[in-house]
Amino acid sequence: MSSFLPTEQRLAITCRRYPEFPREPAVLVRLVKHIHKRVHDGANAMLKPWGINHPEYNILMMLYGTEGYTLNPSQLADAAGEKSANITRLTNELCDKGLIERTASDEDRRKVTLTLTAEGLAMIKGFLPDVCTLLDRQAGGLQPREAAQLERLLKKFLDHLDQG
Amino acid sequence: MSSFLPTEQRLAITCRRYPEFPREPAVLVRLVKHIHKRVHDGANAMLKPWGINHPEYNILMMLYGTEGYTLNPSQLADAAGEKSANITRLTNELCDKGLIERTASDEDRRKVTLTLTAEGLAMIKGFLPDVCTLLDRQAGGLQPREAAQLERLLKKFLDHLDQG
DNA sequence: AGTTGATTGTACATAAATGTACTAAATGCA
DNA sequence: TGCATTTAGTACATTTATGTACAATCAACT
Repeated sequence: MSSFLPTEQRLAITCRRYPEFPREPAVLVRLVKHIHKRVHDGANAMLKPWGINHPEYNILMMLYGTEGYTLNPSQLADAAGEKSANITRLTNELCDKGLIERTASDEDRRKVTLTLTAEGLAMIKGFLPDVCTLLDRQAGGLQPREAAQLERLLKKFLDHLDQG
Repeated sequence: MSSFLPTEQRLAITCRRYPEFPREPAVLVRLVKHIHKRVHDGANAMLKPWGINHPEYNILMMLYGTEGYTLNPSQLADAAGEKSANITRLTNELCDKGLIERTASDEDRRKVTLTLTAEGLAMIKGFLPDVCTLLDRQAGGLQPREAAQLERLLKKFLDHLDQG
């Protein structure tokens, strides 16, 4: 039995009570919400032994995925989908843990450079096997063709959200 | 230009540095995250004039989508995807605003019944047109066939997350 | 009846996220 | 140059979410 059934039944009642209610968009939005929650919780549980949480993991991985392991706070905010005020707090914590380093930029003295430290890189290499296992398991229900199709449709969805 | 491109480039670099990294699952997870964020923010902006936020909206709509406009806190937590401690706080606020009502259950005196009030129902009827417009706009980039396919794939994704 | 174990909901402390206001520095232009 | 405007980043207050511990109730069994 799917965990989504109750939600779907409630949507059916909603549509009966308010016939203009657009069922399909509502279903998609709620599915995204449910999936996001499970993925987020699963990631947090997996990362707990490493002493970091999902947002912190995202920041580390954004730096790992960048040439030179370096980004500004504003780039990070954009990349990790966090508000800039949030980045300050998160990067402070990561600095305290010695995983990233904060230095002033030379070219533009308003800017700050955040760089992965050797310890940060070591931690990433430590948890990456677990991350790979988790990701493979999370998306394991989909055939390669289905996954590719899902990627295409989600991108189309997102593109339209960006415009509108 | 898609807002997802930088993320995709970072994933490419990550895969180069750590070849076992499962690109496709990671792309899917990050797409879900991005979409969720935009949907959530959009909903909050739309609801602001009504004096409620997205989680509160979800709770109201769960009740609206139930026969008798009534649920227990635990059912609500499950339905709205919130932790039960969170439900207490949210429903307290909604009670204070007079949108829902909290009464003790007769059959099981541990339980509490949360019911939509007339004012709550009136507010829902007030914002539903805006909600419909927003939902239609958010999912407007997809053809009906694409939306149905996306629904199918997301459900498969979620089902597998529930099992594993 | 009495005891045990599970469930329901809440209070309280803690953590995480956001909004707002502000400083410092860069940019554009008269 | 001098001044307004824009941008980057952070500090602080507020809002929102989570974890933990607890009291009340129920259900099952002796």
